[in-house]
Amino acid sequence: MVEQMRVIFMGTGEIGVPALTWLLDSPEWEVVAVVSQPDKPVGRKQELRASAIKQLAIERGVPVLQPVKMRAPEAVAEIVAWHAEVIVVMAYGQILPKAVLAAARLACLNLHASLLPRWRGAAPIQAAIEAGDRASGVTVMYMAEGLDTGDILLMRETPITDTDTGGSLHDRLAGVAAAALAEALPLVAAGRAPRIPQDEALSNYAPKLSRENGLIDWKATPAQIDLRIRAMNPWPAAHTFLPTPAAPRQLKIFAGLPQGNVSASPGEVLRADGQGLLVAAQGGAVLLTDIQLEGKRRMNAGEFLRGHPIVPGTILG
RNA sequence: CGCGGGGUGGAGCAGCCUGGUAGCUCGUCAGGCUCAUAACCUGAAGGUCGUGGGUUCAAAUCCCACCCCCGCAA
Repeated sequence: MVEQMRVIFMGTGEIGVPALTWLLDSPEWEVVAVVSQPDKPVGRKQELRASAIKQLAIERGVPVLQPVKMRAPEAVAEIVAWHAEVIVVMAYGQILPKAVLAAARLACLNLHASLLPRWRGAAPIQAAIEAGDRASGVTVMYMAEGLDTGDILLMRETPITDTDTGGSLHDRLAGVAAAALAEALPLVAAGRAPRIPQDEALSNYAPKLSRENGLIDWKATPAQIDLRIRAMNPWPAAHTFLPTPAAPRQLKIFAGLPQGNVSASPGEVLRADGQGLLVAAQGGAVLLTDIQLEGKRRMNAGEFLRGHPIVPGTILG
């Protein structure tokens, strides 16, 4: 029996679950510890909930560390004490101090959900869709001090389709990440892993999203609006505002179909029927089919209109 | 006690403030009409108004408690 290589997995987001699962199932690697962000109050009732990563680790009987600040000397010391060969990080949510990057004997690797150097940063998946990229993927890289600037070990691509959403691409990339990790680790173990510097000239950033990033600009083209709707689905969700006698109410939009030549004021409702809500944009219109009014549940446009009639001529935005 | 919206036939909503026979848009079923349509016309079935208590001659509506759902706050 070959001795197992010791690995520490650091992650918080669900996107890392398949990769961690692969590690846990791998006979060559022993996950000695899992590091995840402290449990945070979540949901309407502000109940404390453990991350999916932490839950998985507990199920498999792996020790879990949840330092509030990775920079703290005690946290670093704890990591070092595990004497890991490799540290794997995916969607952890904290910047790691240099001492942690150096704590693994062979490599400290990051799995990033984009084809680096394109889309460094916090929201690469949404950014790739909204920009109209034809492909995305997962990059396995050596962690460096900068944000997603380390040398590349390998990349695995997946095409972005016309119907992909932030959610669907996220789920697909989670699987790609596990596969990429499975290819990368044997190379690392054998000391044959490539190390390719990133081309700074091609790099760009995908900043952390806030709710405002989902606001639809009806002066954009239907195609641009469609990209934004799909990129932001399911979070933070594209939205506009529906005027009401009281105050404008937020209307989230989860799906829409871009339409051709129409000429009307941006945001004007041109038609509202069982097919959806047809809203004018720049040089065309978008047929909204899957929407959610503030305070209500998500429903298709036909259902929505039965209870909330909207007359053509209404201006959204 | 983080802030807010809501629970009314199968779906989405109105009615509640100013108690007095349960309403709208759909769906379903039956029939009719059209070359045709997300069509149109006629008729029908289908509701303990979230639960429990209270006030009242009378409660979907007012009061109290509880349960559940949802939006914001990653």
